[in-house]
Amino acid sequence: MRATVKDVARLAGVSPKTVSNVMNGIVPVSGPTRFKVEQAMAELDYVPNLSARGLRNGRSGVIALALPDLATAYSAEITHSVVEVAHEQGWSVQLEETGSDPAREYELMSRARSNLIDGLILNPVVLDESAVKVGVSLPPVVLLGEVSQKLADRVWVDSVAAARDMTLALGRTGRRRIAVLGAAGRRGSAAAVLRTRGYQAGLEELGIAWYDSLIIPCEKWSPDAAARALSAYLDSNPVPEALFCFTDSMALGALSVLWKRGIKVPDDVAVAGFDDIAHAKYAVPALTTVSFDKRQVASEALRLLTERMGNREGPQRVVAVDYEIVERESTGP
Amino acid sequence: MRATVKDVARLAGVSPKTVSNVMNGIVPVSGPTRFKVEQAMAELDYVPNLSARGLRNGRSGVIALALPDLATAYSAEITHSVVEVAHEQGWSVQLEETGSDPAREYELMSRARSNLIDGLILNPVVLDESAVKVGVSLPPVVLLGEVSQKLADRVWVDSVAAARDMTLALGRTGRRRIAVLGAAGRRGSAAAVLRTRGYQAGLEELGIAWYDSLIIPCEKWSPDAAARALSAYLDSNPVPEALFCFTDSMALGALSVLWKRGIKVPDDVAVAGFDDIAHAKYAVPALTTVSFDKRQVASEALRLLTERMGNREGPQRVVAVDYEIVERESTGP
DNA sequence: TTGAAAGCGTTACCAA
DNA sequence: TTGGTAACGCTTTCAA
Repeated sequence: MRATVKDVARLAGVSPKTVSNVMNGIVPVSGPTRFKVEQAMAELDYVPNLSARGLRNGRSGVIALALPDLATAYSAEITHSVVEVAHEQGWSVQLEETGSDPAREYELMSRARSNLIDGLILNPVVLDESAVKVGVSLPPVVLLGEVSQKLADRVWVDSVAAARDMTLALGRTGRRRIAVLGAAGRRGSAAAVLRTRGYQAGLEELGIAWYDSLIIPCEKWSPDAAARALSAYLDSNPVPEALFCFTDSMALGALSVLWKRGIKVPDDVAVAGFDDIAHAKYAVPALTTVSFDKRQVASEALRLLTERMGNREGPQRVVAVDYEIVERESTGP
Repeated sequence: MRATVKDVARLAGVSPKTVSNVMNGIVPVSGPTRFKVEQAMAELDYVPNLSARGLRNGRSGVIALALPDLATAYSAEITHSVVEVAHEQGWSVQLEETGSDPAREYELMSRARSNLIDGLILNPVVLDESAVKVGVSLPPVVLLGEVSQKLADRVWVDSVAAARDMTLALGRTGRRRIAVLGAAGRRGSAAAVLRTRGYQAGLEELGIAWYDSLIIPCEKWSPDAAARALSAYLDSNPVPEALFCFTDSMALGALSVLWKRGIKVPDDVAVAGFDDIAHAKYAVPALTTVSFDKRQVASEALRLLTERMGNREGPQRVVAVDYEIVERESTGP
């Protein structure tokens, strides 16, 4: 049987409250008393029961992080940063996968109300604010990414500006026929829509016309799907002069396809990505991409979340994290 | 204020116990009563308090997954599988990062006793059984990977056999000077030691002598570290005929270095990895590697863990998950 | 099948 | 500075 505060109190010859005071260190405790209690805790190998503490305090010290697909390198880097920053601030992180399933996204927002979670960092894909029942009290939520939602704070990289800048960078190398991989077709994810919009803005600034034939849709943003989509495209279209992939994962799939077909990068086609995952720098050739600090994303998200826990009523806030176009070999010397 | 069982009971005109019975569905409840209760729950937007339930039941429904470095693609794939399988079985997953820090590994094993976690899946790097205090009651723990430990069940891929088989596969392509990247120097991780041992066994079987000059140590198993280590090596050594990298991440870093130096893969040197991460198939050239089913790793780990929760006393069990050498372009046609 | 009451381990209030 | 006591929300005996 595990020792409880009562056991510690009994052994130390004090009251449970005093033991609690020693642990939490807010109410002052005299030196000798503290010593007795600490010795008793050590002797009994006392470990506090977090369920009881959570019940009593109304806070569990746990936040949830929910991402659409945990298997991607991008998810790994975000997860790493969130867990690291959260740990520094004394939070534990519960991980959830939404599979870009709207039902799962809503379910999480309500499950968070089960009081095992004090807040939620959610990277939604489809979350539609109209579908969130008004009147239902939501837990503190911070959104990650492009999906906008009146009810929650948000941290993102300005996808429109970044995609425009990348398009401009590609144009600056003299390429005109710039294709995009992962673009929003009839309807796509918010990220696809915004990055496509940025691409369009970039084209306009370059004075290049928009051609539907340079828009390559891609269902999933994975290397597999990207490789299939690009292969199918190249079977019936000429090679574009540049290829802007909406994620690095897709770009890696694309590089593989191009290499297998003997299409030289960057000589025949320049390739760019988005996210600057760890492997981008070691792609063959090294991948030009939109880079941003994942740790900053994590710490801003956590800051918004904890502030929101303190003040549920304040106005919605949106934080844009800085990005940078990193030009590597894949877009030419 | 959030509704509790009492509120639901009052509105439905029943006792709290009946509400509990409706929720848990073990004790039978009459149709009309159940209906009344369900209606009351819906009306009050009732969500059970998991802290209270956890306190009462002594189980939280949460398991922890602890990995050395969450930022890697390998971690992402394991995490994805564990979260998926756990979710199917009704578990939540709390994520922890150990940074291959022994102190953190021990801390986790005791923190798990804080009753917010019913069990722990831990991928240790250095965990030394001699350092685990005897007599301290550990939570149910399943180890992931090569580190062996008498006190806990374990799931792994037989690294010795897999590394031997990979070495044989490389030898079969006619290459004799087979280097390894990530090898255990004076002292290394268990994974490094076992894979090096497998490599040695493979060499013996091939009738190839061991040369220290073909052992390339690498501090961290990341593409960065691998690129640096290989670059330094190539500055003062001839190009080997084959390069067996102890993870795919390292292999991707290696491919990049080789490409930058104009060393052709697989013509000048064959390259192989370990783990078969999603990007391996799309490396340039596609990477030969040791492949295994991450989902199977996850489900075996969860099976052992839940069985261990039921029976804390049974004998230690070790499950080896099948692997397969997948030969792709990086080791020749 | 349902109800009343006790108790899980912790912390906060109020007294001393 | 310290101690007693109540309460957090749930489930589970035991009785009806």
